[in-house]
Amino acid sequence: MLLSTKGDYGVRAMIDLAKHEGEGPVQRAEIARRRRIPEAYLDHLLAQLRRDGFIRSTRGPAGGHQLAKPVSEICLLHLLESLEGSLAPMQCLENDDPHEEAICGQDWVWQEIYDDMRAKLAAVSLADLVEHEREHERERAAAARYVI
Amino acid sequence: MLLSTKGDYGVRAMIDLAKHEGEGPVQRAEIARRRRIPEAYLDHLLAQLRRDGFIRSTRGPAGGHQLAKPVSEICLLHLLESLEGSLAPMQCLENDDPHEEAICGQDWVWQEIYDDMRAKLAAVSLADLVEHEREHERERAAAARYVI
DNA sequence: ACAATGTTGACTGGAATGGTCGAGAATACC
DNA sequence: GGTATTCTCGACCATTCCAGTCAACATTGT
Repeated sequence: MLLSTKGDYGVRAMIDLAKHEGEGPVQRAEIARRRRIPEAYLDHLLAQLRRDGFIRSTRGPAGGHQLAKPVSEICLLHLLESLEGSLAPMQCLENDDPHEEAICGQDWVWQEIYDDMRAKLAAVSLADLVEHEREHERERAAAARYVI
Repeated sequence: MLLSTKGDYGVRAMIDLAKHEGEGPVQRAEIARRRRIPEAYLDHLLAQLRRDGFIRSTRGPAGGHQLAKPVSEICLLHLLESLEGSLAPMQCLENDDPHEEAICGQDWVWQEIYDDMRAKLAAVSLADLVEHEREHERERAAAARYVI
């Protein structure tokens, strides 16, 4: 499993914030409820996203969290790298490892896969994720009407 | 990290067997030494590869392990799925999960990445891995001669 | 018989995962 | 100023997984 719950939950939370943009700060409790995330755990993810400048948080009554950048300027790659650390699929691609000579044998295959993956993730913005979710909702709504 | 040491070591071992095909059974100790794998740990990986029909093992003096299929008929995808279990990059792509509606939000992106990844891994055979390694060795040899 | 080799399952230490909890800080509102 | 509300931060914890060891046993060549 390349993605832990951090990447999953964290992105869910960002989608939630994106969907409620312009409605003022969104509270931790709301996000947690709507996206089925343990509230206390969500804290850590929001903290990480704040540190990396994706959201702004305000305390006090009616406080909460908001996006700190336009949705189209936030890509899935940066989000996940913030939440998960590295997305490298195998150890020897992790950093600028001196990479011991010729022992691994499959690194070149995974390097290609890794590059492709990062390219795809970089091409998907938060706006795309929200749009995809809205479309999905419309489809479900249409299907429900058809059944009735 | 998608690949653990199992996938890494296991594939190294298979490359080693492929390189010494036709020379009779290759012993655990040899593989372990050449590929820098803890000998006792290698046991488990060989056991898994045997269970899935990739290798045959013979006991007794001069025993060891050999490939059970032609190198061109063994692809990296099957090897890694044998060694690692599933290569699904995130939980909700794991099996035929009922897949709760619209909570995840990024699954469609990862489904594409997963499909691409599997296609690439399926296209690489053990023969390709060996060939790549041999080529790498020739390059190093040439570089060394140039330095001298 | 015995030595060389593979086979298997139990066991283990350490790290990562996926949280929980509590004390504290900022802020709106009365 | 007091209080309720909300975020903030770090400590803590249970469970699982990883990576590996080890011992007992099975098989086979000489």
